[in-house]
Amino acid sequence: MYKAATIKDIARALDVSPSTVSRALRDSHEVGTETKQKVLEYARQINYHYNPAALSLRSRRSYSIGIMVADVANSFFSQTINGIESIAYERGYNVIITQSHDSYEREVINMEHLANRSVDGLLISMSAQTVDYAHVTRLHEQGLPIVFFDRILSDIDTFKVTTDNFRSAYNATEALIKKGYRNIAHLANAPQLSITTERLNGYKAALADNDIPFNENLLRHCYNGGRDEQEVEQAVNSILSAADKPDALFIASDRISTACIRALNQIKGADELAIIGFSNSDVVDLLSPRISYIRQRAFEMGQIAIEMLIKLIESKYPVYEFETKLLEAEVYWQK
Amino acid sequence: MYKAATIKDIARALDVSPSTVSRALRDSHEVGTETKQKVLEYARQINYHYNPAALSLRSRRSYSIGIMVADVANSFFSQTINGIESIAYERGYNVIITQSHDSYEREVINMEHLANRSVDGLLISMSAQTVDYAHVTRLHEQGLPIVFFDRILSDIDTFKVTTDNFRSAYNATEALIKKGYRNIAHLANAPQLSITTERLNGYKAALADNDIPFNENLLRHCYNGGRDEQEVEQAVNSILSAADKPDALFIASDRISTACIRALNQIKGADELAIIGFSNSDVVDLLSPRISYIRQRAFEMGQIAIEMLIKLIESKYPVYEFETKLLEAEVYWQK
DNA sequence: AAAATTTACGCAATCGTTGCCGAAATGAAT
DNA sequence: ATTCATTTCGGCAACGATTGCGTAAATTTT
Repeated sequence: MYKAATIKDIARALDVSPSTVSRALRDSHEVGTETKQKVLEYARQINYHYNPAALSLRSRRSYSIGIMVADVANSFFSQTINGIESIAYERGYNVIITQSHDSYEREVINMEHLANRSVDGLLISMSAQTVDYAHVTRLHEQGLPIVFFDRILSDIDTFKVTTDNFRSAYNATEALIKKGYRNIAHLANAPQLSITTERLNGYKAALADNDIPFNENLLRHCYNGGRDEQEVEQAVNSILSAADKPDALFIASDRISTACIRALNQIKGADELAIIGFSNSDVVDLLSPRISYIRQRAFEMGQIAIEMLIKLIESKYPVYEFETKLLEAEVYWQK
Repeated sequence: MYKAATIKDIARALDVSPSTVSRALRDSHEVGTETKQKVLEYARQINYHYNPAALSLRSRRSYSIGIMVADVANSFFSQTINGIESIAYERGYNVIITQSHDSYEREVINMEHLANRSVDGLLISMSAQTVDYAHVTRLHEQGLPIVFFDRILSDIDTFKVTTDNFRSAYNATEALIKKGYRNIAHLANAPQLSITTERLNGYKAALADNDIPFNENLLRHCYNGGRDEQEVEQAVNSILSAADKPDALFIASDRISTACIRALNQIKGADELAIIGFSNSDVVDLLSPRISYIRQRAFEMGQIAIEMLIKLIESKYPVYEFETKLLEAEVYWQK
């Protein structure tokens, strides 16, 4: 079996002490220029790499961070992950990705797992099912650095980054109104998610500002975040067969959008329905029926989140001033 | 800052030696039943978890494995990852995911990174760009356990699992022939990939068995695996404007399929074209124009791959007998 | 009852790295 | 020439867990 070179190997070969080698490798001023050169040269030559386990044991740092998303298969999340990795690797951090699949149990288990694996910090987007935050609160109170992105938790005081969901929903709804639609239905996500409330409020505000009364019959929540296709199908059916049939539809998430489209394919006479939905899918423009979509700046959100987390982790003193950053989303109209 | 409980803490509290605690936790027969109970009870009580860094340093094992895929955003890969994780976590392994984005440079960098981070083994699906395998060979020769899945490397002797690409391509092509199509074009992936050759050969074999001569003009390679949409668009255009215009199209990958569909949306009069493509996308049935698709057993492939890897890692003696497992794919016809 | 064996535990070394303390050696200041 | 500061380096100990070896005491065997 292969055995990696260690500091001791270098020390022996160059007849200096391990301490000196260590210092030379970290470019300490406490070692002579000549010695430093010698060490660096030899280390390069034998392809030395530090042992992360030893470093981690010694420094009580793992140089790895944990990510908790609903699903890597979701385009929005895979794009955020790309953003996170782009920064993390260059800053020397390792990334461990876990998926909740929107299940509360898996979220709890995975977070425990990550914390026990001693990550230096956590990047979290909450699961759709979660209503009890105790597991997050506990880790937060133990001092584990946590940053929320996308689906945030307002109760916990830390850095957060998410889309300006209120404004995005407001803009999308208002644009529909300006185009002449009046009966605008809203397919919302699970009610406990921050993004759900924000988007719903934006929708309501746009209606109100344009003197359209909010109609409870035109609102449906998808409690499983679109995972349960039957649920979405039922919602779509019931909303379309309502007395005041909608002429437009505003959908709150990627997954619900596709589930909705699938449902609409079974229904005839829904062609004149204007649809706009949140989506970061890279094939959304190829779906039929065609829908307009709101695209979040997912990659950037990931980058901002990881930078916030690294700031927290590497801060010498406890941080008490936190920021919640909102990103603008872009709307793409079809047809 | 939070400080986790250690074996020493338990030893002190219970007035036994750390050795005894360690042995009790590992359920060694060398410690008395009573003591063992006491230790287990107390450990549970103070929520003891072993320190992975210490364990890793001591045992020269990291209990983490690295995954190398082109893209987590790709449905096929995200499904494989789900399969991998389902087994890995339950066997006590951590999973580190890296993406090559089909770039050779990133593949090399990421593999180095993983190896240096001292993973216990690697699960690899090759990047489309890679023609030089030296980086893989080197790690393999150093004794790092490696398992290939999907895009395998025949030159390296180890466990492999992939779809029966030859048979899948053969079946798809033959079905098209049976449906009456004669001019079947093939949009192939990057030529250096194992899956490309296998699928191409299956396509050719089906043609030959049905007395249809292979027509070079109906074959196009996408050297960037569909990443470069322009390249795919050009391929589609040139293939459709050929003298012997195809009546059917067999597409070799997910990404190329969607890029092709996007290209076809710009072209009129391609409606009568029968299309079948490899795809594990969960919205492929909603795309327009509608295509038939070959779905690989991605989740299962991930499970098999990780099990092979764990077998390699945990084997007490060097393994010299390797297996290459082929999975059947399923075809879904549209319309 | 003496000898042999088993049981149950402690000691100390080890994995690779680094912080801390101190010791030479050199140079500068008096 | 003596004192003092600085530079450059080595040695020790520790991070947390495991394990081979040693050894009392308890138990069994003869």
